[in-house]
Amino acid sequence: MSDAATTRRGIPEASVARLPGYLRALTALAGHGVISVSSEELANAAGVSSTMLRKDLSHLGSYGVRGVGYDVERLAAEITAALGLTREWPVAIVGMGNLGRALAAYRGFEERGFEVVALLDGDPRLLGEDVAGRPVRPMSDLPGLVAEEGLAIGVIATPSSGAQDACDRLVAAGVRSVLNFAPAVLAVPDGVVVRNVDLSTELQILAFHGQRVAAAAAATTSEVVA
Amino acid sequence: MSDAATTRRGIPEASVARLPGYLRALTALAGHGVISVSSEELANAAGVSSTMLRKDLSHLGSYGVRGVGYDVERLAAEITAALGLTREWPVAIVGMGNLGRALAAYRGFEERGFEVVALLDGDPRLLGEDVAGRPVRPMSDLPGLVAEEGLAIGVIATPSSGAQDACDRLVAAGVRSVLNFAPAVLAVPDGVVVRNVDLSTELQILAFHGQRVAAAAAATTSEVVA
DNA sequence: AGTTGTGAACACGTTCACAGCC
DNA sequence: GGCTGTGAACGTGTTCACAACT
Repeated sequence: MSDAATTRRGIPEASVARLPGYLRALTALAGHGVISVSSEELANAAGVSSTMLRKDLSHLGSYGVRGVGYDVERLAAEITAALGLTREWPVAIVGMGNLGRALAAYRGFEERGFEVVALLDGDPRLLGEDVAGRPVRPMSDLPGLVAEEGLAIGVIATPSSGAQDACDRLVAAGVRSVLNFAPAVLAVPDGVVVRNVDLSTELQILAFHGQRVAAAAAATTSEVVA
Repeated sequence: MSDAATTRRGIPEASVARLPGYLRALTALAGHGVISVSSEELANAAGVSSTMLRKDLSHLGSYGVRGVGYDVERLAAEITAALGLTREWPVAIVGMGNLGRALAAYRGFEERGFEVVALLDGDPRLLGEDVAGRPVRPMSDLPGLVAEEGLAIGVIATPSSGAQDACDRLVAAGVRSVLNFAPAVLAVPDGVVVRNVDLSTELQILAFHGQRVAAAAAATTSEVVA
C-alpha cells in the first residue's frame, strides 16, 4: 500500500494533466471494439509522442506487455483509478449568468462521473428559478451540500467582481477544489486547488501567435521589396 | 525594427501565457487611478512572484525605473503591443449548441479587442436563426469571411464528432488560430496554432487532487487507529 | 534606500537511446 | 522481431542572489 501511495503521490503534474486525454482515447478505442493498443497508436490518438505516453504511464505502474502493447480495458481502469474517478464527484455551479446556464445544461458532466448537485447564485431575484430542470439555490445552502451531498468541487461562473466572494464561501463550506471561469486571481488557503479557465486569456495568446505570422509575412514581403 | 522583432520572437511561451494576466491587473489598477506600480504589487495582483514578473517583462524590454517601479499606462501599452492587441481580431464561432450560444452572448470579447464577425453551424436547420442578435450562417461562408472581414481566429464549440471537420474547414479558409472547446485532438498543418479548453479534463484533474486529499485524510486516520 | 534587470543555479519536463522482456 | 519501461541527456521554466541604476 505504501508502494502504491508513493507511486501515486509521485505523478508529476504535467502527466496528470494528460491522463484525461489518454482515458478519452482509450474509451473511444474500447467503443470501437479494440482490445489491445500499442503506445504508438494510443499516443497518436491522444496527440502526444509515444515516448511521453510511456513515461506518463510508467508513473502509474507497469501495465503494458513488452512486444505486445496495452490491454485497452485494463489501462482505462488503471487511469480511472489513478485519477480518482471510481467514485462520483458532486459538483456545484455558482453563478447563473450565460456561462453558468450553459454549463448547467451541458450533458458531459454526468457522462464522465461528475454529478451536478446544485446551481447557486447570490442574487435573490434568481432564487428558485428553473435552470435546466433544477432550481437556483442560495449560497447559504453550501455548508449543507458539503455535509449531506459530499460536495467536493465548485465551479465559479460569476462575473469577476463576485468570484473571490463565491470562492471564499465555497472554501468556508469545505470545498477543496475550484474550477474558476471568472477572469480573476483567486486567493485561497493551502490545500485548496484552483484551476483557471479564461476565454479572454486564450484568445489573447492566440492573438500573439497570429501577430507573429502576420509579422513574419510582412518581413518576407519587405525582404522581397528590398 | 529588427531589434523589436527579435525581442518579440524570443518571448518564451510560458511568459506569453502570463502576459494577459498582467494586462488585466494593469487595466484594473489604471481604472483605480493608480499611476505607478512596483513589481511586487503587480505580481501580487496577478498571482505570481515578483521575480517571475520581472523576468517575463524583461523579455519585452526595459520599461521599469529602478528604485521606482513601472508606469501603469506605459506598461499596459507595451504588453498590449507585444500581444498584438493594437488591432481588432475578427473571430468566428462554429457550433451553435449550448456552449456556442453562451459564447455568442458573452460580452467579454468586444471589451478585449476581439470582434465576433460570424456565428456558424453545419446544420442547415439552424441557418438564419437569430442568436444573440446575429444570424447563424453556413460553413460555406468561411472563405468570404477570411477574405472580406479578415477573419483570423476560429472558436470550435461543436460536439467532438464534428470538431475535426469544423477545424479543417476553418484551416482551408485560411484561419491560422483555433480555440477548441470540443474534447477532441485536432490535427492541423504546420503554422496553425490550436489551443484546447476542455471542461471534463479540468474536472478530472481536480478529481485527482481531491482524491489525494481524501487519501491523505484516510492515511492519517489509519495511522491514528494503528 | 529602494527597486529593476539579469546571470547563475536549480527544478521540472521532454526526448533519446537502449536494456529488458515477451 | 517488436514493443515496453527507464536511466541519461537535453531543454525549458523558475528561483536565487546580486549588480546596476535612480
